[in-house]
Amino acid sequence: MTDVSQGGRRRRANSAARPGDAPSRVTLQDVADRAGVSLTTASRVLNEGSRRVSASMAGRVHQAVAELGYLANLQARAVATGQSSTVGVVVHDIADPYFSSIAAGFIEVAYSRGLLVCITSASAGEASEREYVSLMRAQRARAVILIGSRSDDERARASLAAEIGAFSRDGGRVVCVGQDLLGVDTIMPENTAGAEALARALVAAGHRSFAVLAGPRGLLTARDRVEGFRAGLRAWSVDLDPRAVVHGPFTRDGGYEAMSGLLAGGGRPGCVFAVNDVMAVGALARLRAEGIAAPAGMAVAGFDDILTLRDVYPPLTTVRLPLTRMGELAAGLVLADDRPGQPRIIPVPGEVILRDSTRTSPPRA
Amino acid sequence: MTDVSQGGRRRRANSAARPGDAPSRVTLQDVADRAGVSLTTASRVLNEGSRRVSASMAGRVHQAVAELGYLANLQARAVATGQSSTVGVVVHDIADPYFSSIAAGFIEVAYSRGLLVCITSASAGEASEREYVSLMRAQRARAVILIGSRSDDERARASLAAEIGAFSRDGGRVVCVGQDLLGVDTIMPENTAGAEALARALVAAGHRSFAVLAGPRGLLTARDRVEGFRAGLRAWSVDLDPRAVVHGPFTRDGGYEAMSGLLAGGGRPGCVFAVNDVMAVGALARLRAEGIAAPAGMAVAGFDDILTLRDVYPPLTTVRLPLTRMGELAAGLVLADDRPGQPRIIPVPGEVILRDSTRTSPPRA
DNA sequence: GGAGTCTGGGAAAGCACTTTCCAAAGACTA
DNA sequence: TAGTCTTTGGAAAGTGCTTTCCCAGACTCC
Repeated sequence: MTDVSQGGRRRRANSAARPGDAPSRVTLQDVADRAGVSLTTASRVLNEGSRRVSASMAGRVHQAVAELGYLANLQARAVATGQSSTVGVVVHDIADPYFSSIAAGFIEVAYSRGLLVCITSASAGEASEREYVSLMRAQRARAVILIGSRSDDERARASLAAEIGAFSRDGGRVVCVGQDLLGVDTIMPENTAGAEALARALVAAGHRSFAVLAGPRGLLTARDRVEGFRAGLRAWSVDLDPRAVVHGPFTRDGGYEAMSGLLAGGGRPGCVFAVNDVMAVGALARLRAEGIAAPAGMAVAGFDDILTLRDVYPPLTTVRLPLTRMGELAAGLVLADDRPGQPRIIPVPGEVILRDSTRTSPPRA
Repeated sequence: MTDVSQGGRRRRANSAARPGDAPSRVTLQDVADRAGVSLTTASRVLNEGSRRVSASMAGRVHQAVAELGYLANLQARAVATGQSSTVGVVVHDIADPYFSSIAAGFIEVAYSRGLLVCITSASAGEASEREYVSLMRAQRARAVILIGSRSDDERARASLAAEIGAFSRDGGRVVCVGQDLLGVDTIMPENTAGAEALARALVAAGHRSFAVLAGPRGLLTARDRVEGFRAGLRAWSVDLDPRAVVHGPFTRDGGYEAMSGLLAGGGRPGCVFAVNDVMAVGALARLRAEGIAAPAGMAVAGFDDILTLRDVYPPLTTVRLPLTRMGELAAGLVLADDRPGQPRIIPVPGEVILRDSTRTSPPRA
């Protein structure tokens, strides 16, 4: 009489729980009991295809499930099967439309494949990215997408790369949207080429003197765009005075401040390139505050072609990146079953879009 | 010799796995083996505070953890402890700044408390919200936040409410940002009052004839704003012609189309209220395409005071909602340990902000 | 110096599942 | 009708953790 092998089975005592207690969730065992079948059979019914179960048994199980409102515990399932269905998304700032657009593309694809998408804002740069990759490793996530610029902090980057290595070794997949510096699949916006093309287009449009609102010093995306722009100017033998490159946060207010700095320094270029649209908008606001009309008094160009910013006035010259598409591409790389030997680099070209904010009414010499 | 109770222990055969195989992740047992302690002790060391462990043992365990690069499997831990650390976020469209701002506030708080934030875009309304709540129930998530307007589809809403009920019964917490219609904690933006105040302010500013770009028919947020606006006008005995209320999607393009519809119908009101900023921006674009100057030819007002839209031209009159703060408030309600008997409703007032887009140069009679 | 109280380590029982293995029945062939 | 093969249900072993329970040894106390 030691072992009551069947029937009265183990049953947690909390069926008569005190009011304040944790609620007793219904488990697969409860379903099996109610349906009068074994746990095994109940499990098989719910994982259709794992093995044939007679229709009558299946029917009873389904009825029990419905009556009890049972829903399989995905965490337990993940432990049992050894594979989870979560994927991670890391952005710098989810409220920034650049990131939310890319994330939207990724999330759409991931969710449509039945994956659970976890997200975070890594406001503290690569250190927080590392932390999150680690968390995803602890979650045994299938994949992680890192959206956003790398920084020039090589120490932090190495630490991030190490964490990514551990994650990959555990079977996780990683894709990055940004610079190709982590040795993983990368969706690489062509920041340099895009900015270069923009510079050429601006010179071709008649602009001759330039300044750059350059974003934070450490951010490689900002740096690439500045470098590309400089190269584009050089191709036309136009010089960019180092003092005409002023740094500032990658935000609207950063653009505002940077423009302030430029004006305070006595700069009055014919055209200003802000390294992203959000900064460009801040710069426009600053000009307006100063009473300088947008293309006439000073032309302004941005980068990204953010959807919500397409209607600022004057319409912003910019370099369009297919943000949502980039998120989808990233999802495609990392959610497929294939496991390529080499990291794949997908360059994404930007398209120069000339609008009114850099118009030169009568083309100057 | 049947039972080798110690030492050689169970060891999965995959230590000599074939190249293409699933990688062998290191488990707590591996750590314990390496440190020469029991699984129990290793677990205790990693869950500091669960019970005292001698320094020497702890040291060995920590060293083994470091050498093996061990990271506890959170899913397994969740199964063992019966409580997970995930929370869910449901937005209508993550790329829409209204949602991403609220989500950002919530995510910030949740992540700082060590919670894992899962997110989805419920583009198909309450049906997809229901689906996601169900998924969160399966994940045994701690809480879910539903960000966005309720619809007038009562059937779908009832179905969502039922799912929420099941989730709550399992111990999950739910908070909604929007109308108080689900019987859960709610952050309730005062859409009606805000729109009413806006209407009064516009009339006070001298406007006399109005139209409304009303958003989708079924969305209660849109409806509340229209109703509030109408009430505000009525208070000043200004009438709103039903034909001057034109519906359209809650997006920039929706605003554009709605404005098209208004113009096509021969409408030429002195002032148009678009029920959110994004639509207002679309409306402004349409006016520009028509050659109608913004405040002079027709005034335009929005709602929300979206950060990225503060720099459109002309600057948009709107009703400011503290979006990020609302997300934080929601997090506060639902991530606390207390479990109030009654759902709490937190009304969030909007603040009318008059800007140039509704300026009336010389106040008309 | 024996009773009583701490300590701290480990075996084993959970947790909510999946999956393997076994066995009993039914279907088929010869 | 025996022999083989194919179902199909269930017991039991995993999955990677936590936590309970037990127990040996160290310590205190009178």
